[in-house]
Amino acid sequence: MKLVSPGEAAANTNDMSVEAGEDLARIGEMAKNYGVTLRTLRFYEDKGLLNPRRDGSTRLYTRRDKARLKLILLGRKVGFSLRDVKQMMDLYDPTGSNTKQLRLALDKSEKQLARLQKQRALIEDAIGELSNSMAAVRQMLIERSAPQASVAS
Amino acid sequence: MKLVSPGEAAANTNDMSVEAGEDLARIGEMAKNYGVTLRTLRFYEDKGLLNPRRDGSTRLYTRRDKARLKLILLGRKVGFSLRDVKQMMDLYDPTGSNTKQLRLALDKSEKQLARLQKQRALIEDAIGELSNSMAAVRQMLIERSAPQASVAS
DNA sequence: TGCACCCTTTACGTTTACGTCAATTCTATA
DNA sequence: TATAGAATTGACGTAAACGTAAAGGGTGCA
Repeated sequence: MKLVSPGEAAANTNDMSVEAGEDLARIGEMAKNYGVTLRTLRFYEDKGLLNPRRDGSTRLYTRRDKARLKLILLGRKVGFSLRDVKQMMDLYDPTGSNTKQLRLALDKSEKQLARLQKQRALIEDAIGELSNSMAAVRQMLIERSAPQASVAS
Repeated sequence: MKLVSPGEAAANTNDMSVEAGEDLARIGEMAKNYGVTLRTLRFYEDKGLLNPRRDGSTRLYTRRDKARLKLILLGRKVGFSLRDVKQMMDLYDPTGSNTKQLRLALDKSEKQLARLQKQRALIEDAIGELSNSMAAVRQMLIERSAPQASVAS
């Protein structure tokens, strides 16, 4: 039922390929190269973020898939949801100027930046409160460990 | 089926009460006073974090419950899980020195502080990356909006 | 008495990004 | 040929902290 083995596919120029050296990768290699799990790659595909080509049932990731994965990972790093990432990616049009895509990305980025800054503020607040509490707890421990000289200089 | 009405319970000194002015609160008042929902209070109780007294089926929160709720909210603010909060609270013993409780709290606090600092670092990293990307996107938008004078001084 | 409120319990739903089997198939290699 | 190493799909599980009905009791007041 198989037309071309993975080895052949990697070695040959595929009929439908855009160019010659397509250096396709299978899922295991992708996972290793980008520090994600197989499950993650399949999940991203399921969510419409990736669309690897197939050799029978085996996924083959092209340069384009790799670029998309990089974008996904960047997006996640800066805190975008996968939905956001997909929404932005879906606007990509290799033939146009992508102005709409860029504007959307910028808009989402501004909002995300605001969220991040608010989060940072919250975390710093929490750090402050926690440090305070810790000081108080330490003080209580000291008092409990040395209750004999309570008014010593 | 009811022994004492809420009004009476709030106005009277209950037999089992520790002291006189117990000023009990019902769940709605608690929610309002501490900015949480009814669901949240019931949820905390379900998780063993609160133990309000009952008048029939109506919850009555004592001073002690209010103190515990404050602690819970502080804990959540600094990022502890409810499990952590419970674990620390469960060690509370009004008759002892609570050294174990304090040590546990301090230990958990140190770890939480470390987590918070790591999170802050991650967020700052994300802010940096996002700002970079935004600058790049803005640049692309400029180039696309004014492609006529590409080499102008 | 009829409405407006407050309270109760039970229990399923939500969110996000995967983890973790399970059952199978395919392939290369010793 | 036996075995180990990839790959596949499918589908339930997980975490946390509640949200959101649904269905009902009880109380005061105009």
